[in-house]
Amino acid sequence: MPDPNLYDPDCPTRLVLDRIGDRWTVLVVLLLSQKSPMRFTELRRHVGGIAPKVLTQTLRALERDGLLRRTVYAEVPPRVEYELTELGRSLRAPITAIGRWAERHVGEVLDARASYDDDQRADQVDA
Amino acid sequence: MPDPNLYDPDCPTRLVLDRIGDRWTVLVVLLLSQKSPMRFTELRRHVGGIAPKVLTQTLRALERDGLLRRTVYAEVPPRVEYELTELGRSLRAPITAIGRWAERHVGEVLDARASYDDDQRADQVDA
DNA sequence: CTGTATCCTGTAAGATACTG
DNA sequence: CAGTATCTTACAGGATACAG
Repeated sequence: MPDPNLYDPDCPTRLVLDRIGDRWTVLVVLLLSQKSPMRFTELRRHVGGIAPKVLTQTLRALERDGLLRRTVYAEVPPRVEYELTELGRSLRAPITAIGRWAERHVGEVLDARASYDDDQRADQVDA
Repeated sequence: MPDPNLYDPDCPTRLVLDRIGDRWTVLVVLLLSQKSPMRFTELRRHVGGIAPKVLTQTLRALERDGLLRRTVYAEVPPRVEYELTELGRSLRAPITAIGRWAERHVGEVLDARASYDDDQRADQVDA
């Protein structure tokens, strides 16, 4: 394999970033790295406001990428459990780091936004 | 401020995740944490395949969130430099961690995808 | 050089109803 | 319970031309 180069649009590392870049993947991985295994409805309840179709898509994509293991128990009613694989758990550290950054710095970001938007409004008036 | 809760759709931390979640932000932050300041065209050249409009959007969003400082020099031809702020640099560690994870584990992910897709095909034939 | 201004399109995501 | 099946829509993102 050639040197991975995130900045090359054709480099597969980009596929990884694109995956992480969807709205739900990070949240699901965070959840499963805190509690595992979890069931479909359980995940759905914890991840606020996700449609079942979308949750399925997210889980399937994670499974396809080898980050997640899906286990179906032949019972009635059906029971399906999701848990991170070894590979998925290796994502835990970097992703929780992002999560913690978000929690610690939301305030600053919101302040920055507010003052940026204020300046914008001021410029509008000037012009 | 109430406890930040990433899983609450209305929690502002989600705004942060959404920002990180676009296609280019992570790449731009990575670039600027390696070399700074950088100019518009320079960024454009390094980030493979980004349209100028989109690069502008990305940079503006980062600026609005206080992660990026944009400096315009009154010269002809115009020169504009971009660099991370303190806040932006604090994102460096978590984001480079993601980048490194991608580089280190692309192989495994691609393998997982291939075998998953193979199984899918096999199931198709079975049915 | 550093961007706007337009126009256009694909697709992620949402809502909802339904099934084994 | 754990999902599919459908339908719909917004909007991020792309291509291209042009402007100060």
